[in-house]
Amino acid sequence: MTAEATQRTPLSRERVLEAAVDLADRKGLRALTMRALATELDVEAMSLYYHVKNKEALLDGLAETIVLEIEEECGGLAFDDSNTDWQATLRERILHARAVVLRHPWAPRVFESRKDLGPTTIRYMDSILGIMRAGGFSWDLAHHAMHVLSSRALGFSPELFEPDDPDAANVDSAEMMAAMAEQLPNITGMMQAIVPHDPDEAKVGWCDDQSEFLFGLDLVLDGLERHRVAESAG
Amino acid sequence: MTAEATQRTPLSRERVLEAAVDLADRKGLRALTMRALATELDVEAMSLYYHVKNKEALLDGLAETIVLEIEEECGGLAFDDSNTDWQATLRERILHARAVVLRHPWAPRVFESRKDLGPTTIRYMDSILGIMRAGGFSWDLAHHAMHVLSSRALGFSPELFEPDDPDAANVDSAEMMAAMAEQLPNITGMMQAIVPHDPDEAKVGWCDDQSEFLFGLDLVLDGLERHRVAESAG
DNA sequence: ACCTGAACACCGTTCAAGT
DNA sequence: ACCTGAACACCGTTCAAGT
Repeated sequence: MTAEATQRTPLSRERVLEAAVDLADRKGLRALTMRALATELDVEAMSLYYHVKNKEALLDGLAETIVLEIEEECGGLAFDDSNTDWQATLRERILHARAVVLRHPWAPRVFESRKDLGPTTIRYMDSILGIMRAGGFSWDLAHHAMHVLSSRALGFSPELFEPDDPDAANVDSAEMMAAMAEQLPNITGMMQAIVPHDPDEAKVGWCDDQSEFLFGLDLVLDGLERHRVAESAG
Repeated sequence: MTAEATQRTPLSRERVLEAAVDLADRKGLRALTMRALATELDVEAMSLYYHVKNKEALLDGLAETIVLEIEEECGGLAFDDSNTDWQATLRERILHARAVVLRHPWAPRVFESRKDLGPTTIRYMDSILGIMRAGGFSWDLAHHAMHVLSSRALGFSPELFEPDDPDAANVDSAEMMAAMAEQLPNITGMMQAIVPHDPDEAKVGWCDDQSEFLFGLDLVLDGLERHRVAESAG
């Protein structure tokens, strides 16, 4: 083994992310510091900044990495378009996601701390919407459903549709929309179906926080009441 | 105005917590550092440690403070024992809690970061359980319900019943239980009803994470299916 | 192109010391 | 009893410099 062979392989964004996942798995999210990560990679802390813009970008990359792992666990994002049993399909998806999250208990916290989702996560959400649409959901119900599920399994950030920049809400330039519609047919469809809904007060972006909250709350309360009645009958 | 009159009032745990809430409200949780908080109180950072053990204890106090504010918003924890309309009662409670959380958007993050709940939070949970019991919930269903609601409104930490210390799970010393039963009749009752349930593998503490997850997931999926069918019919 | 050393502006916290 | 100064062991990050 020559000196050349011993010489460590150069860093790369992929290797940095890989080591970050590993470090978080082993020692927790708090232990994932730029300095500790560098040490793990036998490098000085400042070298990391060549491969990743800063710590926020590292965490963005981590979130995307986990979503990719979920996709693998699911065996891809494809699903039978003619299968109307959305419930079984979605349930399986979410349980796959949970299996991954159990391997990386820090993942939900990382998802929650991201302000906006990366392309991988958005594509994943689009496929979830696709499952619901194939199952017969209206755009409106699918939208509600995404909010209700946002706390579950994968941290679907409800902020997705609430850009900080008020201008970004009006990204309806024709070319842009066409390009998106190809890659993300379901998200695009949902946005178009929902935007004109009610240009009122409380809803600054696409979502009315309060009514989404009430939808989810009543869904849960109604479900519990049903269980209670079933118990009483039994 | 003499020099004495000008002299600032001495610090206290209450004043520290008050200032911490205010600072987090105004500048966000990230800006809430011991040093910045001290500056806000016209004091050196190290003075805070006389009134609060460390930053973790400060955050514990913050969580308790918010729960107290929720109690106030609800006009107390008392509820009509003979009122079987648990759904309306609980819904109102949760909406009050949400109103408070909207005033303190950082609160959920603080709740999530606490390992175990303080006495105020536990008392609040006990009263929620009381509402369910008055409405006819079995202990088992009430337990499931707490898990489902844990992501909603108030960050009921599901960890409550999963002590790190394995020994702590067996705190059944008669005196201890009796004292608890008085203050927290519902939580005590639930624990007694649930513990003997199934001393198997996956459930290390009182809760089986996986089955709680499935209960919540299916509750949500069933609710969505009901909405879909209603839509299709309409 | 890739990595480093030194430095800066921050953290939480301890501990001995002041009043 | 209550507060402080100095110090320690950490952070993330910039920037000029090395190969």
